[in-house]
Amino acid sequence: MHDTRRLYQQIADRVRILIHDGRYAPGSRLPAERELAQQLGVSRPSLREALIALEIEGAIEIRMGSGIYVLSISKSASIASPLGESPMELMEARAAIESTVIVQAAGVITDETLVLLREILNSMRSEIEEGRKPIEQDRQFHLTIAELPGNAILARIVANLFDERHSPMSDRIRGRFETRQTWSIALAEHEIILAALEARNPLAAQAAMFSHLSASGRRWLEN
Amino acid sequence: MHDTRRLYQQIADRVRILIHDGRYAPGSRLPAERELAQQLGVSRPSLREALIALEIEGAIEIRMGSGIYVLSISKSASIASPLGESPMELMEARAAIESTVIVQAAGVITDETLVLLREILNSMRSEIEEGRKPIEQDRQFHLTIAELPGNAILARIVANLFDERHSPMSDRIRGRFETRQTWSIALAEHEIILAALEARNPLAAQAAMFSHLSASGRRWLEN
DNA sequence: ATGTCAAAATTGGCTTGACCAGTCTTGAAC
DNA sequence: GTTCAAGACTGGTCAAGCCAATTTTGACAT
Repeated sequence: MHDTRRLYQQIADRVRILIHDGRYAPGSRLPAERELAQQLGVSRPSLREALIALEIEGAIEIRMGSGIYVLSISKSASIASPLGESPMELMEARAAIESTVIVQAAGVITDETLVLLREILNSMRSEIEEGRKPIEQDRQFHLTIAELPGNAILARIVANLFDERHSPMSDRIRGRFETRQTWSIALAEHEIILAALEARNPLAAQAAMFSHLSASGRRWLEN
Repeated sequence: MHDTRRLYQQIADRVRILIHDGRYAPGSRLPAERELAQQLGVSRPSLREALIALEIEGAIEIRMGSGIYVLSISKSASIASPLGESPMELMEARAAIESTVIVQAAGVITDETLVLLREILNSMRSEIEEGRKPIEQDRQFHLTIAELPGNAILARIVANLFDERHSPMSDRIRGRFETRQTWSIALAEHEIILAALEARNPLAAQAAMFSHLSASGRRWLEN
């Protein structure tokens, strides 16, 4: 299943990752529009749309005739990982924030969104059965819930924390963490969360989300 | 003197005016891209860039194959914010995160830290009485609490969100928000939070923190 | 060697025109 | 009147080109 979002959003995500991976540090200049567009395999107008989104977010600054510059971390509230921030802390932070967000989400969730979440989990199961890592489905599940309260800042923080886990640095730490079995367990935990949302039970959803992320952190460390 | 800002920003302003004037009520459809571009005397790509900005702001919704629709006032009422993230959202995010963090903080706080927080509030009172803005004391109070659970990531998020409130863009929105009176009220709310921590009462602390940041958001908007 | 500054290269800003891909409308067939 | 497929919308994307601002280059004077 390919990404159905608009192209500029997908491009913005990819550029965010370029920045966030440290390939382009704060203050540094991104490749020229023409070059970056070719590098990403998209047209210049589409790239420009993505750059405007990033500019509005405060992630970059566009200077006419000069170039595209990466702004400081604080503005983009990015999650570059200075020393002292362990994987366990990352999952604790996610547990704290997402279990709070889901309480609000449970109160406003619509039937359509429940169907969407169900589809995401079905897609996740297919990926696992075919031996692939359902990272994108995992991300969509958590982000869809995080967007429900209608707070773009909270949604952005949840997305950033999720992406941090799959950054190259974390990948090195993680090693062979993501086995087929651990993904199956994670899927089951997602099912519990969804069941709580379907029951419109905020406290059960909160508990399920907290439990899932805590357990996910332990699996990460024990491997 | 002609406007030197980027074209997409000027176009976004003009479309906002079209919406705001009531020419296109919430829920109604804007003219098609091609037509609107001609009507405004600009190219379609430039108009599209403006529409993306408005979409991020939450002023419009773009539905492929269908049209461009004006969203409800509530979202677009938070105008002028160059970010898609409004001040209210910022304070909501802080309320959600900090009220969660303080629950853990209340469980591990030491007498030394309580004394430190008391000193910070005393310093805050002095600043207010001398007509200065106790922003640094405010920051220390919130950050000291956020650091208690021992999670560097959560502490950094709290710091980033605090700093974002005093960014240039927020300053423009804030206007005359920070009067001596509003700071006195904020100080009183801090006292309530500290009292709950001194009583080692996590739920009271949580409620006090949530109440403080919610009220702070309202004061921000109402001025 | 060094500083100056204008030409050239580079970069973002914007337009035109075209075609693709969803969505909606219309009207003929039943 | 109902159905449903063809056509007419609408947004999505791409290609190529020219303009305007900035930066770099290098010839020239010192």
